[in-house]
Amino acid sequence: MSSHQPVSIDDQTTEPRTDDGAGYQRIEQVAARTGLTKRTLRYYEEIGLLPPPTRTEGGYRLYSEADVQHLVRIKRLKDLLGFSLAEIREMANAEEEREHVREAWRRETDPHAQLEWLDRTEALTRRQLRLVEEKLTGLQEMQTNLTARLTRLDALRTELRKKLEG
Amino acid sequence: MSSHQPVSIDDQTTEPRTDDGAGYQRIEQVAARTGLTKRTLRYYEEIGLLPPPTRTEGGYRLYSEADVQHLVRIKRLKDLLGFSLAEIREMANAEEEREHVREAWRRETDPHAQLEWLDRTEALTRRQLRLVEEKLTGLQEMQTNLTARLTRLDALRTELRKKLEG
DNA sequence: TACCACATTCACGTTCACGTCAATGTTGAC
DNA sequence: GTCAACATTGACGTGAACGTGAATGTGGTA
Repeated sequence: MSSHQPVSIDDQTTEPRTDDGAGYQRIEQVAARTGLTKRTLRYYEEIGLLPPPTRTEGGYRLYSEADVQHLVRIKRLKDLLGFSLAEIREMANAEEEREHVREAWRRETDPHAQLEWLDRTEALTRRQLRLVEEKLTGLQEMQTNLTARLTRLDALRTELRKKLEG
Repeated sequence: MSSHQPVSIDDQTTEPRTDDGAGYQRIEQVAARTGLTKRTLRYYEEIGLLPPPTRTEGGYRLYSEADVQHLVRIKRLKDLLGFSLAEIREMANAEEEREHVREAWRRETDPHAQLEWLDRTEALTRRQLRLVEEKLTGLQEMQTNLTARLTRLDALRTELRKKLEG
């Protein structure tokens, strides 16, 4: 599970509870920092959008900084780009699979399997990129429309001013 | 079912049309052309997102080409930009108010009221523009990330190829 | 005139993305 | 050890955006 984390929860010494020194945060903190609600955090975990964070002895969730970053990215995908949580999960899972496999990659013996994985990953990435670019062109068009409208409005305004003063 | 017309409203030949003589189309046609469902069309009308189209004697909805264009724009706002129908209604209402007032504009006697209207409209437009630009930067960042990923994948691929052949 | 595909209006059902209690347990300061 | 503050897990509720019948009416073609 927790492979290359710089912090281990299994420190040999008698652990003082609540290692805030380790950078772990409780749910309320994370909610405040991400702008999400506590319910939403649990929900995201429930639907497999966020990997289950570590817990205290008593079962309190302890979020790492990486978790928080993950959540920020999720929020951006949702708010800025209007992706559904299902879509985000697709992308995030792909991303995470990629991260996860990175180490295994070197140890992977079969180059055939490696190529296959490459193909799948690239195809997925291309699909995502296409989606993003579609949205981009749509947004750019909207942008030009809106700015054009602004200049028209400004023209009307100066015209009006002239009428008022002249 | 059998709709293969090249969608020309200027076609002046005596070709029989599936629409009413005046270019009006029934709901099924419009659904097909917009990619929305018939239910969705009625729903949009129901919540005031689409102005009620004209009807036949018997009560069948007859959509104009303008209605179709309106629907296409709605769909773009929803799919591409992830706006809620409420948000879209805001924008569309503003837009329509603008169009509607255009004629009244010239007849508008009070230049003070005109300025006021200008202010409101401009403020709204700026808000929309800001939203669009926020989304734009987010998407652009995503785009660079994805393309970078693609190049990395490609590098890995060639490396693998070398290993396989060499 | 008869037919049938397509239309209409209720009205209830569904999925997503959470909100909101309620009952209970945990933490940490005192 | 006590206690308030924060946490947990259900479980049900909610609003948005439609889906899905059911019962009924329309309209162009044969």
